[in-house]
Amino acid sequence: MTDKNIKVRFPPSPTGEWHFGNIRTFVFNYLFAKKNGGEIVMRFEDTDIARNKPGSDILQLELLKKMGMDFDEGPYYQSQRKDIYKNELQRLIDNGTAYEAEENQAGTGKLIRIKNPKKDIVWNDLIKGEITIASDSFKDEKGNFDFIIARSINDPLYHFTVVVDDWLMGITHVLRGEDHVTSTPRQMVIFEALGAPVPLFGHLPTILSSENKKKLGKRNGAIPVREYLDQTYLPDAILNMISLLGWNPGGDQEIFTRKELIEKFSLEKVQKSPAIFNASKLDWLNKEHMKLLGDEVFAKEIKDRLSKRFTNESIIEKLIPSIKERIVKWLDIDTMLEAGEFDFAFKSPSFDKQMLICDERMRKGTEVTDETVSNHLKNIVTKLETIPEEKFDAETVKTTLWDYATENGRGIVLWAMRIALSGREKSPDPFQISAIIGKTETTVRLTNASKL
RNA sequence: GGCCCCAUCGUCUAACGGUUAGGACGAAGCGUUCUCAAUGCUUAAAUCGGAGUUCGAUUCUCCGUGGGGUCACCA
Repeated sequence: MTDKNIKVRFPPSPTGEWHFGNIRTFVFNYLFAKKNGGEIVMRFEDTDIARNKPGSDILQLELLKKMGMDFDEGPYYQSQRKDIYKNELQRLIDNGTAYEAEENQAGTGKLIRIKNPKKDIVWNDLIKGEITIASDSFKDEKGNFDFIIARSINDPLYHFTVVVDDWLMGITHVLRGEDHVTSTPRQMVIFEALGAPVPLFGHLPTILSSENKKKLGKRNGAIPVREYLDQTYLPDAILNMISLLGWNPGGDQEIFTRKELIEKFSLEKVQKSPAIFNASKLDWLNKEHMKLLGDEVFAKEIKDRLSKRFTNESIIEKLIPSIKERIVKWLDIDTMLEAGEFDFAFKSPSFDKQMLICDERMRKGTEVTDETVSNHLKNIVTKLETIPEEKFDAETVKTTLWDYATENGRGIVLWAMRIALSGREKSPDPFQISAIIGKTETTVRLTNASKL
C-alpha cells in the first residue's frame, strides 16, 4: 500500500545539535514516508538570524547521513526565499486578510498582522483525534486578537514562512512535536488566508527528560545524538530505540531492523502520552543489533582495534570470542584495551605474590601458604607438560587439570593459576588464557610464579 | 492562571467490554563458575481516585486529581 502523493518534511532550525527529541520527529516522518512510498523535503528554518548557529546545518545534515536517513528534496533555506514570502505577504494585504499595523520595535517597518476569523478552529489530528481551539486564544497580553505574521513586509515570522513553504512544497502530512499543537490553529488561519489547502496534522507526544520529566532540551541534559554515534552505538540500534519511544506495533517484539520498522510503522499505533528516554535499554538494544551483524563484523572490529596496540595477529584472533561476549558497543573494546585488559595475552604479567592466594570466600577456611601455592603451580606445570603442543587448547587443558583442581580446592588452585597467567583479578578463565598464549608461555609464567 | 492534550509495573509498552493484566529494559535472588562477564531459572513490580453505563469495565461517559504542552516583533 503506497501513496505517491504523500509528502512530509524535516524542518529544523540550525541552532545547534539534535538530541533524541529532535531526531525522534524526523524518524517518525522518515518511517511514515518510507512506509507509504512518500517523499521527504529537507528545509532549514533559519529566518531568525540571531539564533542561527553557523555550521549547525552541516552538522545536522551529517547526522542524518550517519543515521542513514535520506531525504528526497532540498535542503531549502528559508533565508533564501524572502522574495517568495514578501510576495505572499503583499497578496494577503491586498486580499484584505492581513494588514500593516504599528511600527515594529526595530523601527524597520510596519508589523503585519493577520485578521482573526473569530471562530472555533477544528482539525482531526492524525494522532490525537479531533482538536478544537477557539481563535480567541490568539489574543495577546495587550488584548490584540490579530497575531503578527511578519515584522515587516521584508521580515516574515515563523508561522508565516512555515505555512507558505508547506503549501508551495506540496506538503501533505505535517508530523511534528506536540509543542506545536497550539500553533496549529494559527497556521490554519494563514493557510486559509492564502487560499491554500490545509495539510493533515499529526502531533507526536513529547519526549521527556528522565531528569525532571520536562520536555527534552539542552537545559535538562539532553545529549546530542552525535555523541551516541561517537560512542559507537549503531545507527540501527538508535533508530530502533527511538522508534519504540512512543510507538509500538502491538506485539512483544522489541528488536526491529530498519526494514521491519518501515514495514510495520503506522500512525495509529503512536502513543498519545509523553515518554521518557531510558539509556540502559539502548545498551541492550545495541548489543542485540551487534549480534545481528554477525561474527565477521565482530572479528573485524576487534582486530582493527587491537592491532593499534598489538601486532601478534594469531593471538588477537584467539582473543575474539572472549571479547565478543563482554561488549555492548565497539568502543568498549578500546576502553578495555586502554585499561590493559588484554595485556596478559601479549606479555608476562607482573604482580605481587600476595595475589596468588585467593581470598577467604574461595578457599573456604582452608589454610593456604605461599608454599602450597607454589607447589600447586609446579604440579600444574608437570601435568601440562604431558599435553602435546598441537593439542594445547582450552578444553584439553581443562580436562587435564580439572581433577587435580577439584581435589585440592578449585578456588585455591585455579585462582593461583589465573593470577600467574594474567596478573589480574578479573580475566578470562585460566584454561582459555593458556590456550591463547600457548604451551611454552604458559609453563614459563607458571614456573616463574612458583618461584616468587 | 487561560487554552490544548494525556493517564497500565521505576522505565518503554501489550491486552474485540470477559486474561491468573502479558512482554521488554532495569532491579533482586538462585543455579553454573577460580574471578569478571556471559548464560539459565525465579521473584518483586502497574490499570490515579470517585461516580455512572453494563451481567461484566484497564477498555465507554462524567467529575476530581495528577502530569505534560503552550501562551514572543523565537522557531
